[in-house]
Amino acid sequence: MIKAGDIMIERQIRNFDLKQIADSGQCFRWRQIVADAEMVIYRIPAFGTYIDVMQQGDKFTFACTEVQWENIWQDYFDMLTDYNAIEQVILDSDDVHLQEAFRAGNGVRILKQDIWEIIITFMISQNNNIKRIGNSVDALCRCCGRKFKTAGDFGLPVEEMYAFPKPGEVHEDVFEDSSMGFGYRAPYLREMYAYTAANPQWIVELAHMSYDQAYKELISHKGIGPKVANCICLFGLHHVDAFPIDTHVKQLLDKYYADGFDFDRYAGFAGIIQQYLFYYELLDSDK
DNA sequence: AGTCAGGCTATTA
DNA sequence: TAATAGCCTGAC
Repeated sequence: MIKAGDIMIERQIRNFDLKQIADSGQCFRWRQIVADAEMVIYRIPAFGTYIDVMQQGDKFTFACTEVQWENIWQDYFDMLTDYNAIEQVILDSDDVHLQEAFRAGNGVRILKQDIWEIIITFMISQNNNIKRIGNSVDALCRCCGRKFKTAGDFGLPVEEMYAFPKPGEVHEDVFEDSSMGFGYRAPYLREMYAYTAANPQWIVELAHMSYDQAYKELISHKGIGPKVANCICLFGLHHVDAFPIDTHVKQLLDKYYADGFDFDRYAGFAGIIQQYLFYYELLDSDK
């Protein structure tokens, strides 16, 4: 399947699983394009481009060059965070439910996604379901995103893809188009696109702020409340101490941590713990 | 058919 | 400050 001469990065990686990350609710554009008993390939759009990744157990093949790996993708997949150390904290704790969640979803990681895409995507996510969020994000990209073609990695057929639309790339009337499925969020999105097109530096400044500063800045914008701001901090700014509490996390905290959740024990990386719990809760609710 | 979704804004008291 | 009505709409 892999053609001789293709440029690939091969790695053996613990605590990393493509399907688990795809199902962990932090990314809405990953697509499984091949799957059989022993391997999967995901097509992953990000930063106006994409990467194809093949997984066989704990062996991964990334369809990119060494330079691309070091400059873009190893950071995107959060390879520089020590998940083995987090695993050790979980195993050493007396939190049986968390240990169960980790056993089921130890391959979940907090991606370092593009901040702009995360801001818009999680504004769309409020009071919304995962299916509808994906539909809206796809519609937005297809409508306004720059079109490009895949390179035929792994011998796969070439196809067209769409980048996530940057500020200035979306026309006003898109926010009047009900086929986008934005619903009542459309005015919030329009305002965010207009503001950022006029003030692009605010995103740069946001990226340099502390968690507390960034949180306060984010909730000052219409359409961003506490939960969405925490998601943006966690998934877009990699403030891994951010702990978004949505309806599912609220339910699981009530169910399994009625006496209170020990945030202090996980200070500095509570958001990663939240993600294990969230993933496991959604896995459970599917059955 | 009704409920709910990875909540937020605006309005009340 | 705290509580809550109302909101687009598709998926189940």
